[in-house]
Amino acid sequence: MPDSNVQPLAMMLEKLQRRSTFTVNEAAALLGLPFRLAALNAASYIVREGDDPQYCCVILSGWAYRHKTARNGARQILAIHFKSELVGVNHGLLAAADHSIQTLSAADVAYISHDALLKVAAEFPNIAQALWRETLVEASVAREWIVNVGQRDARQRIAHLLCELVVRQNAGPVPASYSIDWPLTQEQLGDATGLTAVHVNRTVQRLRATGLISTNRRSVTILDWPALQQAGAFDQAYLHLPEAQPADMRQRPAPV
Amino acid sequence: MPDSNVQPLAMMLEKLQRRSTFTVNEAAALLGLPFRLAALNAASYIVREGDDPQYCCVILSGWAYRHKTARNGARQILAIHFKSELVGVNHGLLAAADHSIQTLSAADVAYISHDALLKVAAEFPNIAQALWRETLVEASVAREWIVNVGQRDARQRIAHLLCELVVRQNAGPVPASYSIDWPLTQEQLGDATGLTAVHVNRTVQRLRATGLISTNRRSVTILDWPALQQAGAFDQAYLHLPEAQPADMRQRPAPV
DNA sequence: CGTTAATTTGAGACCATTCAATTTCGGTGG
DNA sequence: CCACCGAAATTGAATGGTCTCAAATTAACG
Repeated sequence: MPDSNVQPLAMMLEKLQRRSTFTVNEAAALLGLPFRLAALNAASYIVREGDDPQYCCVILSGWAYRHKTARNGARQILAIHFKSELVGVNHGLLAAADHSIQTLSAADVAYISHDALLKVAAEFPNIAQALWRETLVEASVAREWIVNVGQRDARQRIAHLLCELVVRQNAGPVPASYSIDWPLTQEQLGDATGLTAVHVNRTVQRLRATGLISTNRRSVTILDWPALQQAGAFDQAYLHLPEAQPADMRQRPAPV
Repeated sequence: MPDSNVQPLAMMLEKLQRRSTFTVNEAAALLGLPFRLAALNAASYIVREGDDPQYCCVILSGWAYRHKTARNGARQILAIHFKSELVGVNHGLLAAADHSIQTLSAADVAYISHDALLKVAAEFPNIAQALWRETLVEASVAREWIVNVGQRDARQRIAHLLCELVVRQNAGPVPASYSIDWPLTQEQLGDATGLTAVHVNRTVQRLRATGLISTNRRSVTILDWPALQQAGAFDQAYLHLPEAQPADMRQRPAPV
């Protein structure tokens, strides 16, 4: 179990505060939500498509992803989530889950019942608005994913996804040379970008060969952040992060 | 101007009531929202990407669509909206619009200021929840679009989109032989499905040749609804409509 | 009835897929 | 600590769906 011993929901609050402001009472109400901790193995289901779960969940450590399986068995990954994010709220206001949520790596989570969350939201309109706002951002990200699979070629798609994950993991500017843990297999990367694992492999090789990134089985290192952003036609506006530091990030020189 | 002379917002309320229930006071508050009517030509912008509009808008007649332009100039259509739908609410809680909203045909709309809408939402938590729920459905639809462009071939993509629009336009079951006005050009249909106009053309021809639909410049007729659903691997669960009448729809025989 | 946008057609090129086999890496047990 | 195992990554070659680039035809509108 991670730093969650202190106050598991504190990191959730902090993340919400990037886009919303709360009074002391509101913050206390959020931190006071009842929760149940769980340590999940990799590939554990948090929500299964078709279910009607009674809880949502904060990711305390590890990665999770949303996905949906088409009739022909093809799987499409719809979003990727990590530490501090609250997932599955959507299923509180809608009957049947329209997609699955599953861990990508081993993960610690805190389950919160929809009842409790909606009660707090009803009591504090500003909290309801903050949660609504997060939903709007999720929708914005989903739209960008439509653009990604609909309009970009393999190289752009992969570069764009990499950029999104790097920016979302960094509150501040992206350091010149930056490594992130990377629990996605190339097959999963293909499921997220609408490509086959084989083609993902060849495309990642090209990204490496051109010096944009380096990879190993468990991590990805960004070697040329400006070039990667350009390769992915990446513009972080759709993430609706508070202070955009694009200038900051772009001016950082590539590492030697 | 359409039947809006009586009460333009009534059809919006009715649509919201498909997924939410309101007290008399809440309904009155929604109907009492101040609005400004406008008659828009085809291809008029309601919201432009990057703007920070102060209003959202109810479509009283006609079609509208959301879209985004990638760096290379390629346009991706993200959603299609028609009569009774409230669009652009997202821009009330987020600073800069992350996509554009534009009319597809001539349209009558009622503008509602975000201020007024958010005030009503703050006063009536149940209204806030209803609007939040609609946002969740929009996100669900966006996710299905990711699946559409990410996992399906041209024939499936087009059939699926057709199915979605047909179901969303019909509150109840889809009649055996059913025509809808169709303001989308094949180029726009391509922008919505991530295909070129040329390939859309060839694919639509195949759908016609196999007897699933017939088309002319301004309308589409569904000739074999069960077959069209199958061709698109369509399952309406993601639309989160109240009473699913899939059985009803599937049992209807194809017209002679 | 002319003008313009939209649809349609053809042929060639290309990006991505498929299928299959091989290699590498990381974890595991002895 | 090393050999082994299985999953993941990598490679090759052939196929195919979709794109590109024109050019021709059709339908809608004033």
